[in-house]
Amino acid sequence: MSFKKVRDAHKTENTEDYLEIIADLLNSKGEARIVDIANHLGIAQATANKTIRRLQYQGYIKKEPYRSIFLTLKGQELASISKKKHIIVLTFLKKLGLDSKTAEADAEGIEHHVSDKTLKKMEKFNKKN
Amino acid sequence: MSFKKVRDAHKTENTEDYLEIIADLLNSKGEARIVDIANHLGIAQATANKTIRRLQYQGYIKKEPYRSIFLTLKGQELASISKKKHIIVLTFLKKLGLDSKTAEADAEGIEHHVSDKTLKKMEKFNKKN
DNA sequence: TAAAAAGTATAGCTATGGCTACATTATAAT
DNA sequence: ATTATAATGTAGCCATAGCTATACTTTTTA
Repeated sequence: MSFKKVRDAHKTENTEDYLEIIADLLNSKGEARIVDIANHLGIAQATANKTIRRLQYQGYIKKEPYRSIFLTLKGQELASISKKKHIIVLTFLKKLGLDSKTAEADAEGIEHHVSDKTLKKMEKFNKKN
Repeated sequence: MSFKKVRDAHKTENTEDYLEIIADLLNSKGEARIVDIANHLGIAQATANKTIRRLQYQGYIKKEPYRSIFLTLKGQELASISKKKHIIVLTFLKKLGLDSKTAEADAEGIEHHVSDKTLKKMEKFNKKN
């Protein structure tokens, strides 16, 4: 029953991670390059390249060959939602008493599987603590 | 950095779901059949069949053609760990104030991405509330 | 017991995300 | 300006998890 939802989450999970990273890179460096994404994720550049191609034809990003990456409106929106979720979950885990490193690591995995209802409860908890 | 861990979790995630379901079926019905697993997961029987074949050559289960499924020791151990995690996360989400349905759905996705440290914190929270 | 139904298995397809090896283009350095 | 290096791109491989269609057993039922 719930498993379908989990599978659906998995489909967008990688996409969300990429968009979050791209948004962060655009903010910090002013540009997002494949090599940086690959380094952030700890994967081969060729793998990042392939996924970037997918993100492009799925309409999340725009890029010219050998040039850096930009987010489309669709991409920006998803990046923004992902970022918000990430912060809520991360803060929540820290307030629960976890060290930054563990909180960061777990948030990465958890953020894609948290419903809006649960996010609300986490926010509530964050405010109270 | 943390992304590698998430990817590793994904590799075992499906395996853990299958083993948990098989263990549950063995407990409730006395036997685990492919058709039941497929129904539980909401996937085609052929897909379940294929994964069951993988679980077999990976040493988690034993089965004869057209017969029901049994867990090996290795399979039992992983099923047991998964079950424990599931209960902790599920209880935690309920104590956080979520309804059973949401808690169940989210636990399904979250349980595979929770470190031991976080589980400990959740248990602590569960006892206090 | 023979036929129908249910369950299981297999083949072959798609998409994803890993990888390495190699080709190409851009950028930096000499 | 040419060359070396870095970045990007492409090809081709593997494994996973979905699917449908079809074949084969097993079980049920008439």
